[in-house]
Amino acid sequence: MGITSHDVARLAGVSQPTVSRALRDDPRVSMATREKVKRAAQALNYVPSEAGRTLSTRATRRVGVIVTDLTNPFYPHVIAPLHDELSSLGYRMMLITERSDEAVAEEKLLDQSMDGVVLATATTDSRLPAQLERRGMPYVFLNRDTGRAGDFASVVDNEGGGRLVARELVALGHRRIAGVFGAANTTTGREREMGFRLALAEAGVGLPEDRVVRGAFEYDTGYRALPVLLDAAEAPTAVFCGNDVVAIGVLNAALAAGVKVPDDLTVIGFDDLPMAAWEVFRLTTVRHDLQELSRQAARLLVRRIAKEVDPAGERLVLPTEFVPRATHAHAR
Amino acid sequence: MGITSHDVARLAGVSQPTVSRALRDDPRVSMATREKVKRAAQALNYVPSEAGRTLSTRATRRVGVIVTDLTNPFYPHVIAPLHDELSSLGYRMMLITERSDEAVAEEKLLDQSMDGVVLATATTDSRLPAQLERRGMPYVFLNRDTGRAGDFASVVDNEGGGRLVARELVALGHRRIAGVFGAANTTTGREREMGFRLALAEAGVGLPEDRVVRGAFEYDTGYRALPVLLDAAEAPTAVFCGNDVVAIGVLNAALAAGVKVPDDLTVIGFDDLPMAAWEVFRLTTVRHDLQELSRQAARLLVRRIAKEVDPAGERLVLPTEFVPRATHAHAR
DNA sequence: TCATGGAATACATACGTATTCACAAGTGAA
DNA sequence: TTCACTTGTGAATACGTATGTATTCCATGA
Repeated sequence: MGITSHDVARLAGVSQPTVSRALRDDPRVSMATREKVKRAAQALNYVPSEAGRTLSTRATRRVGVIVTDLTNPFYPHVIAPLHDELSSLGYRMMLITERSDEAVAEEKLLDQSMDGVVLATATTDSRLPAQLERRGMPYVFLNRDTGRAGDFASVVDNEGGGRLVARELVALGHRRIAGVFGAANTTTGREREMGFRLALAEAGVGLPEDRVVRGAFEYDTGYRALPVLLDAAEAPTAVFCGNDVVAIGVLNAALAAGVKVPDDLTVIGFDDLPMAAWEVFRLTTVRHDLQELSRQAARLLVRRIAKEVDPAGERLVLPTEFVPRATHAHAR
Repeated sequence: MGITSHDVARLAGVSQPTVSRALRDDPRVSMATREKVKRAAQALNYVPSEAGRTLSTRATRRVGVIVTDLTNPFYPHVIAPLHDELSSLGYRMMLITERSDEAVAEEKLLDQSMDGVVLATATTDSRLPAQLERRGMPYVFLNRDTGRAGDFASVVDNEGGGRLVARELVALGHRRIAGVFGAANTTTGREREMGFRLALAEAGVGLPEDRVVRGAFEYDTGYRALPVLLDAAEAPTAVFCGNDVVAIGVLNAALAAGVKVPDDLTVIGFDDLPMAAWEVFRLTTVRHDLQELSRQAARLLVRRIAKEVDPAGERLVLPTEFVPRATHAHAR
């Protein structure tokens, strides 16, 4: 069935090691032999076996990417550039979408079937990083990290982004403000909330608990949050959402409830997904470079695999920018 | 670094082959030894090396999934259930997103690094299937196929779906009808168009070329198609779109152009993505079971890998259903 | 007592590549 | 002519697991 380097060697009239060297352009093999071997390989349609190479070199040129929910519109925009960057660095991508840490770690990550791992949906209480650490498996965080020192992570200036939004809302005259923040066990959720709260506090604007909702970064979180917020003692005139997907949930709920955006309610997102620019939304949001975020993570992981990395950890932080569109207005 | 079965063998006081057999519960190993080995493996945190196993068994328990554009909202809804079904069948997923066939085939698919391939974005003119065939690499089509006999494919009754839409539009009194169909080199594009055209013809309704646009199954295709269609000699009162993503492009373009849906224009999609049900769209569309489509493909591939498959090809076709929401109305 | 057969385990080896080391042939200098 | 050195290639082996075959041990029956 499979053609091996031995078959090529036989046809070319050389030894198997020479085939191995010739095809990788090892300078120790003479030009003449190299050509001869390559012609033989070509003739046989030889493709080196990945398994054999892996066993011999102890490198798989494969990287795992862990994501909880792929159908969340956010992740494809992370995974696509991640794939492309990894690919151009000579690595392939194994996609792993799992709910629970444990099974993944034992079965799939520790059997030496990949050289490293990208954690795209880490929570601060996950035990996975520690397990990877213990096994010496290189890994990096993408978008979210643990918030602890020593992480290798490609992240966004979430706190700065939260501040940006708070200042804009205050400048627009909003005082009854609400937040639909991300889950408390994610750094993205916590940091955006933190920056937002700090900047509000600096401006002397309060954020009472009945105008705060927290939940997963999902459509439903936003969709279900709006009615709750409208029920608050003092209904908000503006809502800052943990990310665009949540904001889109809020916008849809607003439409269902007959709440006019931005006249009755200002809605702000975070991420600036392509979808946010769609006519039906024209969502005012906070932009960061999602592609670069992913590419950076890929490069960081590859450097970590090569051990060309600061042992004390590296945290690459991308800046944010306020993107005004059509879902914000002055407070009435 | 890595713990091997030899280490376990030494600790347990048995030979390496006995470790291999004991851990896989080979009945030839006595209960007592099995327990002893398992305790030793546990103590050393032993995880069998994937590469060694692959080399020895010639099976990788890995499957490749090829998709062109992951950021297209359609694909995540295919890939997520595909991943889960493959996972429950004991296979892992390698994600490959490439534009051009050739490089992929040579480098990544034929090096024995996976047991099979799912083609999710095949075009009718792709040379990839033939290459896979020649190498004896098992593969199945998902959603799209080549339309030729002998395919192994999990697909939707596209023609039937197209017919459903045509009949509904005609019943609603529409006579000036338009189509934004998928690319001509995809079976999904062709078959939906074919069914639609046939049913229109049966009803004596024409579909002139200036009310037809074809393009990739992308948002932009729909967004850019609407102005073109509105420029037709007789502007349409209804548009059938190749899929939901295209329809959503049309809906956004309609909003931008001030065209009221459904009063001025009826818009129909295909797929019934979760997004289609969002309040901002409430898209009337054609539903099929996207999850089952993916699961079926996974199971079919696994059967093909195990050679438990009809050598003449197997084409699993899922039914469609019309889903009336809020983007259709009677013709004025 | 010894051959027979079954159970349990060990030995040897295959899988395909890459690498270390040894070796042969050729080159140039002393 | 000999020696040191370079260049090019092959032999042997490592990588970690699984499997076909041989071996050992023990119980059984004549």
